[in-house]
Amino acid sequence: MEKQHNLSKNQKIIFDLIDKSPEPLKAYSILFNVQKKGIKAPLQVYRALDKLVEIGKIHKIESRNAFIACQNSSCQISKATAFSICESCENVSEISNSKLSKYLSNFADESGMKYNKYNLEFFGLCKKCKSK
Amino acid sequence: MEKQHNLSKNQKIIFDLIDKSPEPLKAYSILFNVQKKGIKAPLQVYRALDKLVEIGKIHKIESRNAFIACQNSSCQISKATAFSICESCENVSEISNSKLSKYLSNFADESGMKYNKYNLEFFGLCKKCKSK
DNA sequence: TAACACTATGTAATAATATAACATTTACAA
DNA sequence: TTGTAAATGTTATATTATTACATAGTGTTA
Ligand SMILES: [Zn+2]
Ligand SMILES: [Zn+2]
Ligand SMILES: [Zn+2]
Ligand SMILES: [Zn+2]
Repeated sequence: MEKQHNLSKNQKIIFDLIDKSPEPLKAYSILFNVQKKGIKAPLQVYRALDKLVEIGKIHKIESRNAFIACQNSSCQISKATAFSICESCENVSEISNSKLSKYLSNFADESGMKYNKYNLEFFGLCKKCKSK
Repeated sequence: MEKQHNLSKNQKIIFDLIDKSPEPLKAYSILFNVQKKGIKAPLQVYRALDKLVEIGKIHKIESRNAFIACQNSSCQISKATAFSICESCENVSEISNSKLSKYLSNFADESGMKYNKYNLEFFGLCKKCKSK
C-alpha cells in the first residue's frame, strides 16, 4: 500500500491548482494564481513543488519547466515517468503503458550502471493537430 | 549521408569547448569560458547552442540544463536521444543501444498520437559511485 | 556587378526560472 | 514538555533564457 501523505496547507493549495488544470503549469504562473490565498513568494511555491514531486503527486515536465498532476497511481512514486507532448498545441499527457514501463525499468546495458529511475518524453502531433 | 554543416565562428568555438569537456556544460559556464575568444553575451552562446542542437552536434540534458556533444552518429539528428546520469557524481553519457532506440522509435499507443521524437534520461549510480 | 535572401553576429536590456540565507512556527512523537 | 523534523515567511540573489534592434557576412541569381 502507498504511504499516505497528508499535505500541508501550501502543498494542498498548490496541488489542487495543478490537479484541476488541463495543462502543465509553470512555477510563476502558479505563484500568480495562489497569491490571493496568501502565498506570496517563489520559494513557497518551489518548496511545495519539490515536496509534491518527491511524493509523486505531481511530475515535472523537464523540457517545459512545468508541472502536472500524476495521472497514474502505478508510476512508482515518480521513479518511472513517461509523457507525450504535442509540439503544436503543447498538450501533455502521462503515458501509462505497462509494457513500456516494464521494458524501461528492466533496461540494462554494458555500462555497469544501475538505473533506478527514468524520465521519458515523447514529442509529436496529437490527433487533433495532426488532422489540421 | 549526413548533411555537412559548416559551423560558423561562434558555433565552432562553442562546439569545440563542449566537445572536449568530459562533463555537460551549462550555458553561462560556456559563456565564461569563451569570453577570451570574444564572445561576450549570453545570446551569442544561446544562439550557437540552439543551432548545434538543431543540427545534432550537441544535445541538451533537460534535467540538468546542460549540453554535451553527441557521441552517437546514429542518433538521427537529435530525434532519438537517451542518456544515463549518475546522481552522485553527475557523470552523463549518451546511451547508444539499437534495441532501445528501435523499441522507442516504434513505440505507439492508443492515444492516436504520432511520435516523431523522444528524449529519455535514466538516473542511477555509476559503477564507481556504486562501489563507494 | 547588383540585388536579394538568408544566416550569423553584436549589444543592451529584461524576462523567466530557481535557490541561499535566516528567522519563526507548527506538528507530533519520545 | 521537551526535542526534533517539517513547514512556513521574508528578503535578497543567483541562474537560465529571450526580446528587440542594428549590423555584417555568405551565397545565389538577375
Ligand atoms: Zn505519474
Ligand atoms: Zn496538439
Ligand atoms: Zn547523439
Ligand atoms: Zn557516479
